Amino acid sequence: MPAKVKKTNPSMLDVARFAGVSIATVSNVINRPEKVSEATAEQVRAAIAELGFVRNDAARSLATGTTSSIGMVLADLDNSLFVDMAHGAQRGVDAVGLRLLLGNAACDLTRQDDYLRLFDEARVGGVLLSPMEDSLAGIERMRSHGRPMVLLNYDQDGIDCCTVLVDNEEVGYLAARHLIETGRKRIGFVAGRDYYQPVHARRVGVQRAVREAGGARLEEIDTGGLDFEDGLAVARALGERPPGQRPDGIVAVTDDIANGIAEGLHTAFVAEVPGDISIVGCEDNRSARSGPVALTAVQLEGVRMGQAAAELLLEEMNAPAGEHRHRTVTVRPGLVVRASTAVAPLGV
Amino acid sequence: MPAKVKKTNPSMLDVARFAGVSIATVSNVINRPEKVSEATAEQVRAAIAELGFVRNDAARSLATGTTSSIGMVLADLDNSLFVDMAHGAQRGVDAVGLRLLLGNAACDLTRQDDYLRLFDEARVGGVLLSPMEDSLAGIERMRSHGRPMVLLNYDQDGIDCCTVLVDNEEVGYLAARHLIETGRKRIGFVAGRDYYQPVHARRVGVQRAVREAGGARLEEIDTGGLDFEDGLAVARALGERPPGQRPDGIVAVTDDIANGIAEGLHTAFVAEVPGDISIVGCEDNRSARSGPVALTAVQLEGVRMGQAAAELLLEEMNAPAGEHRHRTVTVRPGLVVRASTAVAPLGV
DNA sequence: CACCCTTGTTTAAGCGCTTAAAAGATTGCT
DNA sequence: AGCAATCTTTTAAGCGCTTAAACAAGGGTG
Repeated sequence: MPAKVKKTNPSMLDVARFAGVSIATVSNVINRPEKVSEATAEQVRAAIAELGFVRNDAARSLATGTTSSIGMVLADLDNSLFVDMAHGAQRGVDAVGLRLLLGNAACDLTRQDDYLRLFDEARVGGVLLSPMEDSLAGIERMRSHGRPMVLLNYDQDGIDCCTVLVDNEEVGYLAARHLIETGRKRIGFVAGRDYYQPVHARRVGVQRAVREAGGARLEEIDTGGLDFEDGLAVARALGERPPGQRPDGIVAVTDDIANGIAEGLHTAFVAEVPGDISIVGCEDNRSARSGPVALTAVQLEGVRMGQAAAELLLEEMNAPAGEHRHRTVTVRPGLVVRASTAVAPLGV
Repeated sequence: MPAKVKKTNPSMLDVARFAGVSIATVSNVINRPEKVSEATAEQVRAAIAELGFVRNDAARSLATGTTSSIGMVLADLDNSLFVDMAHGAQRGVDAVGLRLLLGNAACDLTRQDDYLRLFDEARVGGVLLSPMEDSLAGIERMRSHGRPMVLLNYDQDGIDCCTVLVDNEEVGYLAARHLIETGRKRIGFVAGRDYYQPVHARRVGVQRAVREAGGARLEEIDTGGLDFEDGLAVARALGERPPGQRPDGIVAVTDDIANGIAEGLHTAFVAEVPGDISIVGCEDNRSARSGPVALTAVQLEGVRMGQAAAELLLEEMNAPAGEHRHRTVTVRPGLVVRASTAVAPLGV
């Protein structure tokens, strides 16, 4: 239908010619309007509108050596923790007029690396990364190129980077304390083996809460993995015990496990949640909705993590060369009470 | 700590000098290695590694006039429909080696516009947009600049763009038919007024299903809005009727309403879900987890929408100038059965 | 009225890369 | 040895923008 085939977008030169001024004037109209008389500015604006001119950002950033965007690579957008982080980062970055570009690694290390490379090549102002495990190579490459970067939720020694962490021990502590405060006495901590660092920290927190409380007992139940199915398996195992031998409050190290347990207990009529057994998750992941009950959970405060990360990044970006000192910010988690926990029935 | 302050990243020229070759050779090593003898290539690669050279994408895309990324602007990442779309788009775009950059408008029209402008200035190969309402201005600006773009989930006349839609009438139809097939007779359709196009289409689908089925009755219940609270209000209203006067199957036009109803019925002990009343949502939004029961829902197939959109976009990008004809692809929704619906108890 | 400010506009030199075309090396063949 | 054909490398001209510096044209001043 369009008879006129736009070969290529109009350039500043086209605008300049059309408006009868020089190219520098066009640039000034766009970037430093105060340097231009209102009359010419008006003409130039008219030309821009008429021609549908759009500034070529590649040329601009080549000429200036700057970009106005920062890149964020997320491990998995299906996990609401990362979406929250993106929100927080957005907020922190908006405040100074930068734009946040998102790349979803979708649990694929190669893709994470691709995005890092992309942002590196695009010379973004800085990079926010919530790395998957084993991301050291990519992280170090980025670092060695001198690009500002801050890591989210990656607790590993020897990384030369600002980092935002959540206090995972506190996560476990809050979860267990909530159960104890609502009258639960036999606390179960359900988790996989501790090869994964946050699991270990949460365990320590749970142990501390139980110890502090005095009256309660702790049973640690190990699963193979961290998924819904592992929770189902735990529920099955629990079903084979006499009711008195079961925990009356469970801290599940992931929301998926928690939902699995709730589902398993429910469908096999093993126990009522929260009547017989209260369950607390440890992530407050919005997307975990496979369970039959709204989950009480300790929430990782992704938004605050993202915002803190953005602030650290800006700090690094603005530090005079060589002046920057890496920091680690630890965000405190918070408890969100929903339907999967309740005060223990008297005398049970 | 680092004594040497990297002023600026090394350029191709630095690499060339270091390797003792010309800059064109470096470029060739990177882009057309077959044109270079293995010996020099090796030297150049060594120099690249040694200097930590990273190709400046701005310069590259300025020189070539191309980019390898396409931009996607999402209305709201908190809504899993859009996350799914991103997944689908990723898949479609990966297939041809392009990179997907995401911008989250987070329900803010200004931000959506900012991202569109950003991608426009970055001369991305194309744009995928799931527009919020009233996005015409932004869409048309983009169009007039000749940038390939496809719209997701935006059913509006007069937009000169490829579009991917979901068959919303089918959404309503599937939801209602499921209720009827599981023995429900008194179907309630809960929705706000039809100013919002998908609401209307879903209503039509529900009506059709009820009509076709013969034995069932339809009651249309209007809410002010489309949120959780509106669902709660409906539950309250239902609670004031005698049980026999209530629907035994409800199609809620959004998941939020559905969850609100389920929650309201549950906490006020009005009725059992799904025992007394089955409830179906119309989005299958992963993030809607406020309800007490896992929701049966018609799923909008965001992944397929995203992938279809990517394919349409590639089609437009590859079409010889002026040859492209806009198309609309309609994706069929699918039913996902969970705990909020069940076969009606006999004799009820 | 020669001089210095302002204010507004243009000139021109890049930014770091790609790429067609030119130039050099090598090789094979007569 | 001489020459064409082939392979490898370099030269050089941009891509579209920014920006320091040069220039022009009016005013005040003294």
